[in-house]
Amino acid sequence: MADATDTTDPSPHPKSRGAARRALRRGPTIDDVAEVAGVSRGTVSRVLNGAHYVSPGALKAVEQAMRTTGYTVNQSARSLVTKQSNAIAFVLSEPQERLFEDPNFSVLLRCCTQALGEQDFSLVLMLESSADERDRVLRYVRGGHVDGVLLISAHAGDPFIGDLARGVLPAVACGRPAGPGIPYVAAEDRQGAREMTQYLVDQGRRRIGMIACSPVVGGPERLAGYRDVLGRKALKRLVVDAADYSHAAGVAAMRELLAASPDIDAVFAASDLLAAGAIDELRRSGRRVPDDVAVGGFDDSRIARETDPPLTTIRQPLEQVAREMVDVLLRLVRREPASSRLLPTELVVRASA
Amino acid sequence: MADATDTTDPSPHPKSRGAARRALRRGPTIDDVAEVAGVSRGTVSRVLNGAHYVSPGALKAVEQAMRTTGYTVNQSARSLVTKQSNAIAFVLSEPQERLFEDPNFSVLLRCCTQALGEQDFSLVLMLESSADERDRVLRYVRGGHVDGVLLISAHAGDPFIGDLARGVLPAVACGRPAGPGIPYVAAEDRQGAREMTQYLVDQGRRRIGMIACSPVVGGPERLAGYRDVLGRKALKRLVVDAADYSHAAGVAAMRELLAASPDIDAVFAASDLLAAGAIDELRRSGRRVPDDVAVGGFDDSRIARETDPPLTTIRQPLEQVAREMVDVLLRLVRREPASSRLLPTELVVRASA
DNA sequence: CTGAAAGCGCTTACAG
DNA sequence: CTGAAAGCGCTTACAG
Repeated sequence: MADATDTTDPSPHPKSRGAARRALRRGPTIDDVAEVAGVSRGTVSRVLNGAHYVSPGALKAVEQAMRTTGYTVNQSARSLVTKQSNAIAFVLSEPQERLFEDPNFSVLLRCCTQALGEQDFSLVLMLESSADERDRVLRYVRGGHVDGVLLISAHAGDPFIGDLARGVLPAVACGRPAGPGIPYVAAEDRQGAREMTQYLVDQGRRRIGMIACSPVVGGPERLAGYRDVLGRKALKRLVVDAADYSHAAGVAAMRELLAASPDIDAVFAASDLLAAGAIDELRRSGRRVPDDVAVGGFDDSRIARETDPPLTTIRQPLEQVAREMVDVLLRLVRREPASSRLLPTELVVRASA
Repeated sequence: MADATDTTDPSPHPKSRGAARRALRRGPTIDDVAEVAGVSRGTVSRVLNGAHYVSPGALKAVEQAMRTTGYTVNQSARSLVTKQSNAIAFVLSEPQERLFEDPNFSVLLRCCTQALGEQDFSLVLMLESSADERDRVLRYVRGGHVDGVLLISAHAGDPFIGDLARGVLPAVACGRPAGPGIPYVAAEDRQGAREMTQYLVDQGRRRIGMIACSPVVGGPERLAGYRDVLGRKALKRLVVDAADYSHAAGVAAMRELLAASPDIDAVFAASDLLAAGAIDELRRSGRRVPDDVAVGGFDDSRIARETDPPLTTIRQPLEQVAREMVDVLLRLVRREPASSRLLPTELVVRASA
């Protein structure tokens, strides 16, 4: 009645469902597997979900049948009953262009995708800059499409965070967010900044400037670490606050610093990208790095190896940050307890300082 | 019987479904909306799907009810019957670290996400390097989780492409893939390369080298464009083939070129990242850019503005490539005809040549 | 234009 | 350990 190439099912008889369905576009169903294995679909389902309470014989038959039919579970049907999607939203807020151009972000995205994949979760990427997009994200997240949210934002204090904190869904942020209530994973920014500053001091540098970036997540902590070491000695005119972690901002900040303190002999930039801009500007001003001015960065991102000279910086264990974010989030999804984590940094000495 | 805080439904009576369900975790359903609006759920569904064959009165009532209940459609239930997921897989093959560090890739990912979002499609990011991951991707894609695939690969000739070409799902590739059968969107690489080479010639350069990159998508075309202009004059020792589009490869290639042809007075690199590496190596060798050696890149990615001096390059309209990829794919998903597209490039003159 | 009914493919108590 | 049954929330012919 229904041959292999016929995609319509003219038969209303419930008994011929299996055969007819096999002819449809979306491969075999659990019923087909059950039929082939000679068991009920309940048993197949049990095999699918951990094989508890299944006899060895049935297990073998079902596994064999799954292979011969090429069965693959229909996630929509499963989600409909379990109310779990096995998907996670990776939400980027605010100025995405900026975020996307940050090498750190790429690492985060790649490692989260990978860690999630290993647990059979998929990552759906969502942007959230315009009001429209924000709405869409909120609807999506609330609509049960995902089981949890990974929150990546450059700026602290995103309003979206508040909505999530209200307990709609499990969420974890990258970096300490402004609002409380959301667990986060971050590097020990303050301690790392202290270490770099101390290193510059130990190298005999006397006038150590800082290119800070307080509007960005992690920025305030890095500035605090610098002040921890230099205390009163950190004159106001030695610190300039960049608007973001970009190369251009680094160039501008360095120019400002040089104008205010031409006798500066070291500068600690709150990110590698900022440091790269600073190096370019220093060279343009006729100064040698590190001979005249030492430059320290923060992140140890890819570009730390591409500056000329290569950058002395503080390594942030971003791969680990990503893995831990996924770990915390998945625990929360499983209703297990989990809380914020702080990861240690490490000084990496190269040629710039 | 079931109060607002009670999440179990002790009532087996079908008539009390609405009230009990409203107390469950996943918000209101189509039945709740129907009840509030005083219509059948079929009517609500029709409103959801374009509001055809719905009277103005019913429409108004349903819209109102959706608002008061805060209704949001359950995509799993919908997918189960429509067999559409409204999701697209963005699949990255092979060496992801490399791809992720490419600024071009970020643009592509960002713009695809955005274009997809505007059509209410979501993007799920998938990596495909290990055999395990490849399996996972294949299962996922075949399992009906997504309606189509955006294929991004550095290397041409990925085996995965073959599987897709076999008609499992609509797919479109970025850049001309090795295998036929998959539509693609790409920049006019060859023409762009011709333009750059001709520009260098017009600037009076005599010994124009090339840092090619034939293993990478787009690479062969760019080399061909260079040869189109220089023909026989392009001596073998003026061309070196880099392994990938990385900064490190650019440094290495430039060193090689300099060793073979110390009198070189221009170099065309097949990507901006390669060009950035070349500039660093030229400076290290004591040569001035562009005075001694002019350098041209390809892409006009972010880093073209960050090199010192800023890079003269060929602009690839990547935002448009992304949008067109999404357009082609979505047409295919809707079973509309669509085929490959080639987008024009543009010479951008800055200071390096 | 609208309602009642069937069905999408799965999971999960409930009996046995 | 296993089967039969109910139900997840939606869409889609089918009558009216």
